[in-house]
Amino acid sequence: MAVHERFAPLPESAAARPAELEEALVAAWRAEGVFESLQAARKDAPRFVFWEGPPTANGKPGIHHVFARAIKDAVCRHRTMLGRLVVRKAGWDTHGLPVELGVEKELGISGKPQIEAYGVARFNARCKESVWRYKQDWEKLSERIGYWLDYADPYVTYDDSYVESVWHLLARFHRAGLAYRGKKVLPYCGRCGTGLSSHELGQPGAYKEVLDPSVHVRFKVVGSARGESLLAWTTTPWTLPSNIALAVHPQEPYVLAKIYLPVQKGAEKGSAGTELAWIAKARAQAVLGAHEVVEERLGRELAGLSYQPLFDAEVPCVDPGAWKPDTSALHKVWTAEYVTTTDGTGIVHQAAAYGVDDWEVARRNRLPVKQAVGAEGRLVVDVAGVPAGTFFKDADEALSEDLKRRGLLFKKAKEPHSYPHCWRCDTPLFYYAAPAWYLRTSSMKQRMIELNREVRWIPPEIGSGRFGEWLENNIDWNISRDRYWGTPLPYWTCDGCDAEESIGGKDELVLKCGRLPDAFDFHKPSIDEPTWPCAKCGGTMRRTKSVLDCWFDSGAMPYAQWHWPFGAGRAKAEAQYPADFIAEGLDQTRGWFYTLHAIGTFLQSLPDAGLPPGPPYKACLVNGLVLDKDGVKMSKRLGNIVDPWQAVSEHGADAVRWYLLSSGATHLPKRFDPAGILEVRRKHFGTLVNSWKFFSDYARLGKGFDPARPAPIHERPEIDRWLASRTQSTIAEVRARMDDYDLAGACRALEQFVGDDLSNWYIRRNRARFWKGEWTADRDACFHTLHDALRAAALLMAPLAPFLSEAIWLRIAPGAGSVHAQLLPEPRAELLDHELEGAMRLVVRLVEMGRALRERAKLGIRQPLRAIHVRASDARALELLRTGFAAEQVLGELNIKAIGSLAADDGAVCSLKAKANFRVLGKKVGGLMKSVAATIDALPAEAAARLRSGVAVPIEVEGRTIELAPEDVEIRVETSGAFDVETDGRLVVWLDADLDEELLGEGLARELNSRVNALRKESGLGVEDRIALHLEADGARLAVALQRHAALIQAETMAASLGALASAPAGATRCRLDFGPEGRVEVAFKKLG
RNA sequence: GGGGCAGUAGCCUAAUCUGGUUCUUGGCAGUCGGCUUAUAUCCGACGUAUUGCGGGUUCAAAUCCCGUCUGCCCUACCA
Repeated sequence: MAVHERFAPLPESAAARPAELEEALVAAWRAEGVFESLQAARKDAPRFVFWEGPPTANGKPGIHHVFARAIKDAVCRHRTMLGRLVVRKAGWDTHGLPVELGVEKELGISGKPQIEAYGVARFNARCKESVWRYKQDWEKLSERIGYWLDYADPYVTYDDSYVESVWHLLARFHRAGLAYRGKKVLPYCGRCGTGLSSHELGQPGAYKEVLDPSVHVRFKVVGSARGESLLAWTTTPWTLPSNIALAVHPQEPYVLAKIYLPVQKGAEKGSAGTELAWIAKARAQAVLGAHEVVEERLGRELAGLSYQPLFDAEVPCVDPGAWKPDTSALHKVWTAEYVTTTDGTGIVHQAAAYGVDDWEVARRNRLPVKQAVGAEGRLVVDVAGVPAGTFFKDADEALSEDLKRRGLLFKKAKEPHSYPHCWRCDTPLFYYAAPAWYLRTSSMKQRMIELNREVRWIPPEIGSGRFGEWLENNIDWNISRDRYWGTPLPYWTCDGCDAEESIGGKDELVLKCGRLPDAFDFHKPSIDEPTWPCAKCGGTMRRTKSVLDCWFDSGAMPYAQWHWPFGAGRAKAEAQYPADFIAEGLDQTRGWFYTLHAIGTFLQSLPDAGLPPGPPYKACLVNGLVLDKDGVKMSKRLGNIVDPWQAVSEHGADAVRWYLLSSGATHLPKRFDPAGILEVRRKHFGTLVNSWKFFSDYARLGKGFDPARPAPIHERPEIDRWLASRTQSTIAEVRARMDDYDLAGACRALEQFVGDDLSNWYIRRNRARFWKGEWTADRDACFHTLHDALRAAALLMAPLAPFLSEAIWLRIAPGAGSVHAQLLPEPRAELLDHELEGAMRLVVRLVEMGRALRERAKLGIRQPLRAIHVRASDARALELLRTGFAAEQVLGELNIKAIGSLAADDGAVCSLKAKANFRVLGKKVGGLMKSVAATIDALPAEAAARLRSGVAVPIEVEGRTIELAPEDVEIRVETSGAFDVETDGRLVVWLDADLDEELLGEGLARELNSRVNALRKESGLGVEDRIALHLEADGARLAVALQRHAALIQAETMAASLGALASAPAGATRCRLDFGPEGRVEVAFKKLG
């Protein structure tokens, strides 16, 4: 890596325009092949296996991709810095409907007929090409945000080798008996001749308000002496010829009511006689009006009743595939939980071919499936005088007429409701059972659930909740899509006898059909050409027309990315299996996370697959969606999309990454607020940049400093040993959090270390040591201490903020290579000092209280005070505060001359008060809690003191004596108000606020220093510039102060000389400072040299 | 329709699993003050919350239970 002068300053723009520094690093990393050589160096190291989920490159990357990539990058970099080889192979998801739709739009065509007319070969060629439209965007953005990925050798799901591996997997499923042909009920467009995905159904305008028939129909019960019928309701009369059953709710009450049969127009109601009909009790009033109930039964008691079909047409049955139909189950009443009584009659007509719920009822009860309307949306047989070929919507009227003539139509009306239409051609859709291939994943359900228990989910509730429940309700996986651009299913079927064969690779295909043409391609249409004679019947084996669900493609990546199990791919895949870690968005739970899990679980069961036991991935970190700053989902329509490029170029990738990783819980929806990034930049990165500036400025001046020769730790002052200890604790904490995938926790620990400890305490308190006087051991010590802290910060931050950490690292260890190639330091136990850290926490508390006291007393920090008094209720705290270190820190920070007194709290200054500890006492006294608490509240201070010293105290409550143990109460300290006291409950602090002339004078001198220094700065003087200072006081006390503290003033203002105003040279900066009631000081100074 | 997650000040957020008294934590933005020639931060003081709403369990509910409303996510789409 680029070699800088040791301790070189960061570029001026590092804080204001971080993008400049980052872009330079991106270029340097690329030019020097840092990632590649790091990977080469780790070649033989133990692996940490990471799998990259493939994005589709036919859309631009968004800010949520930056989020997921920041997570993945941070974890991978961390593991690399632990010495592991982390293979980071890029991948592209290239198949699927969204790609096809994009191309259709581009070509200005729509629907399958038009694609066929355009030519499938040309169409697929366009698809293949279109996938790479945004490849550059992805690669550039990834590089820019520091997401290291091997883009030179990505896996691409349309590659022949990838497809061949997928074929192998699909053939294994088939040969294991886990792939079968069935039907799937899906929304279908008769005109386009294709099923629509739910995604297409979600297109705007798909659902339209239409007026549909609403008919009540009577189904006559077979073998009823009383002439009963079942009253059913439907809005799709065209499905009635395909009726196979009626469904009732098992727990719902139904009534047998007397109804008047329909009459011809003009005839008197009831003249056609009456009949008995079943209807849900809850619907009887609404449907029948006034009626007479003959009998009442629960739904499940109706189950099994047989009825006469409405039409006698010979309606063809289709093979459902998923079950063997039982014809004796036909035309009976079955129960189904989904039946409601909010509308209709509570008796639902079942046409399995045209409804998903109906299909489910048929599957459970092994019903045959009748299908009177075919794929084109037209009747396939003559029904009741309606000729075959009639469009389904047009059959409604004619069929209703027929039923009316035969007296089976009880009621007819038109009802408005929303109905789906094809978003391309506006044709009303119908639900249709289309042929499909399934994987019998439900047979592996138990195994999948067991393996899922071994997955470390972050957060855990995704694994047990969303994902676990999805597995519990697992249904077979429909893997076929009636489209063009996808992995072709490697399943051939015989057009004569229905035999099936699966093909697990190119060689197998060649064996079957002889030589393949030179220009052969593993996609449609050329893949549909090879055929061969059926071994059983001599018919022709042809490939199933469909292509594969592209989710299978992505779930196959652990194997297919290496061309497993062919050739060298076998070993490569085994070396990268299982994954130690994957991470994607929550929306992948039922997508990639599931498909990986399902395919992996299946392969486990194959003895010859050679894969180790256990789940395919061991840890899965899930991130939530990224919303806009108001919590609204980002969408083009609302125009609230955050452009990742804009955010990154404005704030820098480090700040964007840090913001995304550190704010809120990873898995919850995240609001993306630019103000938050700005805060991260200012507080964290700004502070770090400034800390480096401070260190580098002085380290380059301090010629005596050599980081290779550290000052022995025990010879350094306590404040240094404290920061050294904090450095080590931070190393330990950040490592532990990163190991545990708690990226936000690691960020927090680093923010605290850099912002609070390193910068705002250590540097601030020790500034003078860095520049004052000769090169001494003490001066050497502070450089080493700060150097080591900054070095650790750079290393620890590297996985999270790869740029700034690199920039600092290259200046702290020139020639050592990239920070990302380093090993993370181990915490050094010999530098840890818990006592010192504890003492410092107490110091901080005391200082805070001291400042509060000063505030109230209106005593600015520049006014020295005589003494501070401390009482501590905890012996351990007292001991820590007695160290010279603690005293020195408190006094220095608060500008106080001495510790006036430091003693155990005797309750004399503040009164002790006991408060009930509800958590403990509640269990003991239960219902008496309220009175017990009141009694404790009223306890005298003397009793509280006894309790605090560990003695039990009996109390009387409602006639009962209760022995109060020390752990039953909390002792608090309350201020009495005699003089101003501050307490946090454990420490009591007050100030000696008496000021004498001496203190007042010093205060004035310090005030003057501050004002003069402000003037120096205003007039553009540098820190090291020396001045000639001339002063004249107007005010007695001021005059004395100037005289007495002349040396201090000279030292603090870098004044080489101090003289009277009268002797000020020409051209000196002059100013009159107002000290209120104390008077004024005339100042003149001039830069020397 | 089914399943899940969430609702705490003007805004964000902790505490919710495992109930406790912590007059609800921290931050942002606001006002006032302090420290500091590292100008990036930092420190102190000052509001505003019947913890979405309504019930219940309990000595005790932000927390557990029931209902309800709102938002989001996933999934399905109804005779």
